[in-house]
Amino acid sequence: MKKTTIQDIAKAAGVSKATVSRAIHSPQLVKRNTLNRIQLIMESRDYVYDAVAGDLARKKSSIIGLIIPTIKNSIFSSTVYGIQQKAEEYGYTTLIGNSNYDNETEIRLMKLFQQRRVAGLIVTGLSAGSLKRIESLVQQEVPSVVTWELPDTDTVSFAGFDNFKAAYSMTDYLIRLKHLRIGLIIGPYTKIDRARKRFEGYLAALKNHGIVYDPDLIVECNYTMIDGKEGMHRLLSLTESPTAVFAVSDVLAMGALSAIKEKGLNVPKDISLAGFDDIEFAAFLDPPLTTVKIPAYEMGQLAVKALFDLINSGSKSIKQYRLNTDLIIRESCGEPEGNKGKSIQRNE
Amino acid sequence: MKKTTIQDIAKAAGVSKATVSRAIHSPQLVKRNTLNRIQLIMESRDYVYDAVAGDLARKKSSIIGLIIPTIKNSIFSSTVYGIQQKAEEYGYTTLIGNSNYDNETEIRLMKLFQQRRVAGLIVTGLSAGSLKRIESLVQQEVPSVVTWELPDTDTVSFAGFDNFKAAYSMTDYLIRLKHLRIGLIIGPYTKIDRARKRFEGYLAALKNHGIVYDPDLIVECNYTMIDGKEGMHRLLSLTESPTAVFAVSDVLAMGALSAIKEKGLNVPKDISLAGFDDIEFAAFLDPPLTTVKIPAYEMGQLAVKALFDLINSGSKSIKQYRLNTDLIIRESCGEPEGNKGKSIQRNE
DNA sequence: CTGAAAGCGCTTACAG
DNA sequence: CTGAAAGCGCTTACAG
Repeated sequence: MKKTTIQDIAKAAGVSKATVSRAIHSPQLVKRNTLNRIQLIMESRDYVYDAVAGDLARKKSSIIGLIIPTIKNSIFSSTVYGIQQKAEEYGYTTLIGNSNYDNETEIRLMKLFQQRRVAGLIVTGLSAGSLKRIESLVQQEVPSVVTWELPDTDTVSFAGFDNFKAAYSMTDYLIRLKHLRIGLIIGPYTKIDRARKRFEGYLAALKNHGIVYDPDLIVECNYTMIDGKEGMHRLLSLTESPTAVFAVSDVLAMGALSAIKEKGLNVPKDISLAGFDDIEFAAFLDPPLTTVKIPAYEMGQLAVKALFDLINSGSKSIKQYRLNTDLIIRESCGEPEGNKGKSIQRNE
Repeated sequence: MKKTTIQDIAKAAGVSKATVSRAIHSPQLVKRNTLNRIQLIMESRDYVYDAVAGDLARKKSSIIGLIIPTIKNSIFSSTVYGIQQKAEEYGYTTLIGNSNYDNETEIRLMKLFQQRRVAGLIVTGLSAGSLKRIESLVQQEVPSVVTWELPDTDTVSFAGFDNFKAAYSMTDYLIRLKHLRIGLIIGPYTKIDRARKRFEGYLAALKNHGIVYDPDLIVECNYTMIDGKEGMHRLLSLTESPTAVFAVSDVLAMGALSAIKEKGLNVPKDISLAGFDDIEFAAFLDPPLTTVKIPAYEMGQLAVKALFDLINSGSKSIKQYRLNTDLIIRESCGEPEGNKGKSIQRNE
């Protein structure tokens, strides 16, 4: 059975396609009587509007494309959720692609979404080189906004936060707690800009406090719990192991925590542990995890706002939202046993 | 600047639109020379294929619609991931909608996706009444498959598991451990079919072992950690509190665990705790959580397979995949203190 | 191997 | 308030 089209409805109602189209989109332009008749017929024939044809004719789309590293990390789910909620308010749906932190995949997805003629694109975090691609997309009139970062340019819109500062503040907090040997379990910062910024934040905090950087204290790995666990085991087996560990993702922190417990150590008595993201489970860990709260949901919402500003202004109105992160102090960090009371060495 | 179309390319290459179209989709049909020329021109003009127009002309789509309860629960992320991975193999992208366990929203999304002319629809879990809607969609020639359930009909395709059996087996396990008072923290089983099936599984296990059902032991709540925590506190404050609690979602179990620890109790010494789903963190909890493993990822993959069977057969070939769940025994369950050695009462 | 033509299902400026 | 017509960017059977 062929699908019912606007043409069929028009014929049955004795009007033109144009009138049916108006009945659908601008009912107030149609005479009451005609309108009723058309609506009745649409009902009875189970007419389903063809948004694909409509989009083509109108030369616009009501789909936005979204590229995230992976849907499996719950912190991104919050951003996705924020995006979907907001987009829905505008009557838009979301096409989601996972880049898996892979550059090629990211490029492929961008092209794919461009082919689908999405109304706009939101990219959650950039791989190396993505920024240039985003800029070229914007030039090709694909409104695009970046989130989870603060791209250093005034030509692209974004809703992000300062990864450097966020990592700096947590490291600084640990140092003020008198930790001198602070381990770092972090994602692939050689590949991911965002992770690199955090790494630099950690470095800068050490430096500002006159603490020398020890490469042995750094574990670079992927973002899974098992990675966090293995990383922590590695740090714990150092001859001079850290008194505090900053796991730059709550997922990594959870893995790290289980490694610490396996060793029979206590958090924070024997070792302090800090996370990053503040996902749901952080507050439910034992002990509750001190972490950096990322406004993932709000970022998603603002990214959509920035996107629609772009869309509605013909890519003229660049919006740049810089969101704050918060240090969430819970119970997983304390002063190091040996250093209690001792004051740390500084440069200045 | 107007977008470059197939028409522009054709003119520049001195061929017809048809030939350009062939150069894109069936290059082997085009003479080597012509092909090269066309490709060069497409490159130099940054031609981007318009998939929307293509879909309309071809009367097919390469987007599948996916409806899930919420992207915020990580267990669904796995299914989404499985779906996306598999769909991608077929060259399809995924439009995702969250129903938030709400019937109206689910209906709205189905209609929306139908308007977008998706090639097919995957519904992760049904609300009450959805089954009928799915059946009617299939009749309207929207290939649709259900996942996370085993709809009781031979007219719809699905890739699911037996929620009743899964809950039964965990309850049975706890009873064999000699627990007589088993608390249940469960999602809104009055609204969600899936949850109701699990509730019935719990009930059936009790009954088969001759244990009387005590409504005080049941906590119905939403699927968040805080709900799990509050639920556990409620159970713990009962005059005759349970010796084991089955939280029918690992997320609820994690909340429950933190409540138990707050009370200064030990798992499994003082109380046993079991979960459901086996999401990533279950193995990393302290103690590692005994739970029911749901093959979320595989289900997603098979759902896509079933969907493409449907699509390619013109909705003729119904596929019904029944997946197994596994009891994952870790360390959060043991025999109840008081009942050690005592044998439980049975009917038969 | 290639082209002309009809068509996919809708929209919209124009005219009445 | 309504219709005729051109158009959105592609595809595909048909003919050569």
